[in-house]
Amino acid sequence: MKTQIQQLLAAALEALGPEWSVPDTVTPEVDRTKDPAHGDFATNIALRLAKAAGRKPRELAEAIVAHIPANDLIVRSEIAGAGFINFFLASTAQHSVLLSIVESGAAYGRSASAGGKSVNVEFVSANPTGPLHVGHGRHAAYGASLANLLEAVGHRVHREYYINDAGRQMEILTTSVWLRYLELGGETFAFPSNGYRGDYLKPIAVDLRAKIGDTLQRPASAVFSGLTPDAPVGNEDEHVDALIARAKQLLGDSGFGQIYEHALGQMLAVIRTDLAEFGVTFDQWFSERALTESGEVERALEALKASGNLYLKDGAWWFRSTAFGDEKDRVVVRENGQKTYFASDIAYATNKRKRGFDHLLYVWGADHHGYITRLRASLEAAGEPADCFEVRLIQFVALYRGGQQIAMGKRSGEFVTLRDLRNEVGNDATRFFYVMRGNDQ
RNA sequence: GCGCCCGUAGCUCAGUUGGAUAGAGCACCGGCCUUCUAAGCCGGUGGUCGCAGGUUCGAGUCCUGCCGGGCGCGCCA
Repeated sequence: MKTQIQQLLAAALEALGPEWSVPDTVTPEVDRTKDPAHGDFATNIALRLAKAAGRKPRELAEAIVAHIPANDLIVRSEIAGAGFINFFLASTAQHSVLLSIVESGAAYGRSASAGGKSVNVEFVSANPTGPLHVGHGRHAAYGASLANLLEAVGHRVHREYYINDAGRQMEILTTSVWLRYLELGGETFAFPSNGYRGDYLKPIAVDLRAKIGDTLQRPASAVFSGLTPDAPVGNEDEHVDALIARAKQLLGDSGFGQIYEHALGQMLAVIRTDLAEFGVTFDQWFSERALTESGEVERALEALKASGNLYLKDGAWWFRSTAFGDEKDRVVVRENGQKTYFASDIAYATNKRKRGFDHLLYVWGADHHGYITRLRASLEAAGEPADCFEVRLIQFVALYRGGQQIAMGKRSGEFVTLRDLRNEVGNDATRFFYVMRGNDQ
């Protein structure tokens, strides 16, 4: 409807002739009116062109209206306000929309207008160390809706979840599950303050015991003897790291790995089910560990090194992100030889491009805004175009009960799970409320 | 201190990319039952769009500077 009116206006402008000195390159803006008294559609074209034409807006508007070709769409045109042209449509023209809705069925509103890029939309990607909370819910609702919309305008969309299944957090999870397992076997001890203390690990420990019996049972005395003390006496980080080392020592790599796989699998199952019930599904669950084990992280760093974008300083390898607009260079390999999380991110981003995606869309929490520039920089350093990379930042969730904001956060130890929220207010209401608000301001 | 984001009704938020008289829900005020969800329906009050300039036919929307708030500034993830 809009484009039809635009065509009529373009024809009218052309018919005006050179004495009006109206540029014929502009496409007239046509908008729906708010007030029915202003007709169905309106254009500001006379206001925009008045200066170039050297005429008063209303005068120009009169001339445009007089030159609109005969048609069966518009029954009446009015000039209003400073120089708006209001169009009143024939009722048959309005009703024709209904026909097209019925004829198109589920395809109504869909188009190929965006040009059919292949878009990778990565969202949620919560660490598999705990259940999803209301913050993840917002990411899920937003990302899923965004993906649906991109698809509806003709893109090929690939929905992806990045699993952070490598690194220290997973080792803490593994150790935490093992400690719950030890408790089930009758051991008693103080649970580490930096471990995952939530009750959600207890059923996972029960399952583990059902699977392997007490083959990995060890006495608490052997587990905790001689460790650096936990907070508040000692340091909680050092304590939990010592505990991880002890677990590996007592269980061996295979025993530790057995619990690791079990914990990861169970946590992912919980997350996957939660999201599926929420109506959010993914085409691919991408493993960070697989990326590391395949040597792809190493290769990505080698490529950067080869192009002169890495350098050695203070025993660490740095990525020269300042060459691409970052405020400082970033470490990719630490002095202790450990690759940083950022190194995996670089490999993952380039991996997405190698898989053939035209556009990489990331949905991140607002606290990650500092990472946008450096990750884009890594793609540019790898020879990729900067505009293939896009991040949508999602604001934090504020939840109210009875007019009072519910305190949340790791520090308070109090967080509402997505599952609890869905159970209390309903699946559809939850999703609707997430999406009805602006999310990415 | 530097960077990014935000500031719209008492509260939570929309505001169609610069258009005509700035909206909704809740709260508040008034009216409607008294045999099924009044946990409802109808109406109303309520605004210096943080402040001050600027851009132009026109600014909640764009630009600049202040004020206030959030987040980020690690060889953490």
